[in-house]
Amino acid sequence: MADLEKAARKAREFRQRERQILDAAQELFLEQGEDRVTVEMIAEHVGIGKGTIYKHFETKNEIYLLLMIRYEEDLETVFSEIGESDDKEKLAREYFRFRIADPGRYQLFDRLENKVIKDQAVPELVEKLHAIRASNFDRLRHIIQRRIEEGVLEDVPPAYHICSAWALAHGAVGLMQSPFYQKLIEDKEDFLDFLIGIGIRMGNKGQSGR
Amino acid sequence: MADLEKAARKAREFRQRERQILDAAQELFLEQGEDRVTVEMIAEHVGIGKGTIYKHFETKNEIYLLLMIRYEEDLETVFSEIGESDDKEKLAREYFRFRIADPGRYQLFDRLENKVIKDQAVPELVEKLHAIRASNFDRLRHIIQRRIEEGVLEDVPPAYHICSAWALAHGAVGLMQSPFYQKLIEDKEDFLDFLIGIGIRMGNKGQSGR
Amino acid sequence: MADLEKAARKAREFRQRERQILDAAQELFLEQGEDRVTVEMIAEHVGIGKGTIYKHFETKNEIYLLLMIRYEEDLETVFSEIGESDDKEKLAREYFRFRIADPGRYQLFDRLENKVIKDQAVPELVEKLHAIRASNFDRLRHIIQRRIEEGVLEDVPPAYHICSAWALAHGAVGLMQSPFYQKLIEDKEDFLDFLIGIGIRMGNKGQSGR
Amino acid sequence: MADLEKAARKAREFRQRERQILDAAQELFLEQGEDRVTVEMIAEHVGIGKGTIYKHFETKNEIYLLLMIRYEEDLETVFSEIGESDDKEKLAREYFRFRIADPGRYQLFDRLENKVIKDQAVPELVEKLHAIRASNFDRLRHIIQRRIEEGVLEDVPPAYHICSAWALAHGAVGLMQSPFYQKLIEDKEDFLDFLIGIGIRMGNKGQSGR
DNA sequence: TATGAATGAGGCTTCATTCAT
DNA sequence: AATGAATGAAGCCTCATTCAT
Repeated sequence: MADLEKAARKAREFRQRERQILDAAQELFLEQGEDRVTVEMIAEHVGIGKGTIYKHFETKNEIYLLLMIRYEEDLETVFSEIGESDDKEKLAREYFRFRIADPGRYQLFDRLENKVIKDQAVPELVEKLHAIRASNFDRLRHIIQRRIEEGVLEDVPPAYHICSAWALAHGAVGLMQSPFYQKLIEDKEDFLDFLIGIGIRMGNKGQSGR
Repeated sequence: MADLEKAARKAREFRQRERQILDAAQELFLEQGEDRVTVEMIAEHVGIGKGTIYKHFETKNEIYLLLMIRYEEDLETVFSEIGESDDKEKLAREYFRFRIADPGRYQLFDRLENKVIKDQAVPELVEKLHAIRASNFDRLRHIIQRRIEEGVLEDVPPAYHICSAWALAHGAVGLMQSPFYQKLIEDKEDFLDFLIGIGIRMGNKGQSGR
Repeated sequence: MADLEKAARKAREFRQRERQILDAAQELFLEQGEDRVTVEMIAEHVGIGKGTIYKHFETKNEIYLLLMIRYEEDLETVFSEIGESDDKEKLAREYFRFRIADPGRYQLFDRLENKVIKDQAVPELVEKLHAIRASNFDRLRHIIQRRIEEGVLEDVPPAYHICSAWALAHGAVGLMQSPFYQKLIEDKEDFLDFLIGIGIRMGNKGQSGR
Repeated sequence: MADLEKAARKAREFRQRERQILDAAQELFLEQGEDRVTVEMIAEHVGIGKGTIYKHFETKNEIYLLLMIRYEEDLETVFSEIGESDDKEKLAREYFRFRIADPGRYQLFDRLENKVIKDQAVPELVEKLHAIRASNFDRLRHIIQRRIEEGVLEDVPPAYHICSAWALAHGAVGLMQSPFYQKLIEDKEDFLDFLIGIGIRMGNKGQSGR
């Protein structure tokens, strides 16, 4: 029936507009910082009215969270593409690549998470975000666990390996975004290779003197 | 003459009041986040009028910057206490300790720096901050350079070593502050040992396969 | 012909939908207050689209007025059921009963009338409302007039008797709705008896010292 | 000392400005209805900036409540001026006079109370309002109790007498404010006499057939 | 006729900064 | 120098109403 078709199209368009809004929001947040971007600016950037945004999202905080969840889901995709069969080195490499690929985006979401948690805003979505992250984490833990059993990695709780990698990636991003530290490094690619090298080896057996 | 004395006392009191304001501001920023702290709250916390704050500082941004500079100077003290004679291990250890000691403070200033740079606020003070940091950096570079020449550290640009350490410390702080990752680690002290171990060894010669 | 039938059915359904909307609106207004109830909420409660409501009513104010008219017509029914033959006591009793039976509803419409008059909204309907009320009033006046001539009621303009009763009923409703005054009365039924007693006697001959 | 004087003057001016704001607010609320009056309009009417209002009151709701409390305190004054020595007739008369004197004001606060209670706004002030009212009520109860003991008033709980008077006054105000009912009464003063007459006698012994 | 996405005026509130005393 | 009342720009959000399908 034509009605069904029409309804389906409407629903599709609705979801597409949602994406448009989120895209515009992310773009502006990255460009100008979330505090300088008003809901009205997002609307203008999409070419819609301010009120329309509130048909899709309850609050500005919800927009923050939906963007954060999108990012976390992108990371999920990265992990699922690697699969359990792959070696730890590739995993680490891909992980760093993903984090560092768009450091502004990474830092935006890091900032937003702190803000959103401080505001205790939209707790359901925060929970959802953490659920995705927990699932990602679990997948990683299994892989790490296996490498430990194979004697490749040092035998500490798997979380240690994961958290170290997280920390190094987090730090690398901070570096990429810091105008001060950027000036100090001439060949960015070379340095990142150096850093990723550390990241890949850092928990390997035999590296530690413990 | 009594007048001179009086003037000196006044000047001293003025500087002391300045410190009081900065202390109060930092305390409140740490507690509640800089966005939730108004200039009025700072004044109340010191027990002075709001207008008085503007006798000492031109804008709220200036307060941010002065606090950041204080932090950077504290780090300077750490480095100068170690001195050039000391070994790299102690240096790395102290550096990590300083950064991780008060992760909230570290992150506050990291956040403020991004904000202040985005606002292009008080450029003279931003410059001063970066000057101190550059001097700290230089001191480090000399130490690192010597270790490279001694064959202890891998022969890459010294900035690589410094930036890696910065990144790991930065990441460690992010970890400490993230409620999500905190839940994953049971023995925090043990993990930090593990991480600092990585930090100390990370650029040592023979570790890399390059 | 089938077409005629169909048209008739359609018309019937249309009128029924109108009633559904009004019922839903009244229910929600009573529950939550008219300011907290949006047109969208009414539509949802009926299970139709928001736009459909605007096929039936031009504005939210029109809904207000139609509900008010319905209430006034209900009162008309009460009066017409009593008829002119009945005694004044029963009339007063029934009148009070009607007003007090659903104090929330009474107050809702009282509030709405003030609002709608202040807005000078839908003047035709306001006029209609007042026409019904005038007709009710007229009927009452005849009854009262007769009682005055019979020497039962004090010989003042009939409007005095009617307005006094209106005032007491209005006040009784205010009392019923006031959380403060409600706490002061333990046996609500007993008090209402007391009050209705006053209402019934209040204009009787021989009560006044005038 | 001049400083003390100055401080006292400042404080006085501050309180005066507070009164100015409340006066302006009440005037506008009465003229246009509280919903059509914005905080900005109040500020303009006083000749100050919008923000200044928020130096004196936390929210618009607080303004509502402060006005209500003022009204309740005015009533308190009426009662305290009558004193316990006076007869019930004068008390009732003064009470009605106060209520009816400015029916718009009375109704405004009646409306505001419902609104404020529905919003559960500024509960401390609601409590304060109710405390004043309770104290007023208590004073009345003592007077009424004595009249009952003297055999002047019918022996029902004192609250019955008070609430009846409240209801009649409330109703009288409703009448005064209703354009519909106003048209029905030619000689307003005469009618009010009639109504007050009812109010004064209404609980007297021997009036009831109970 | 029914729909619901889109609109945008308008309200409340916050707070860094100014300035007269 | 110290004060704190005053300011007003700016932001978030609501919702009655419109209109294209």
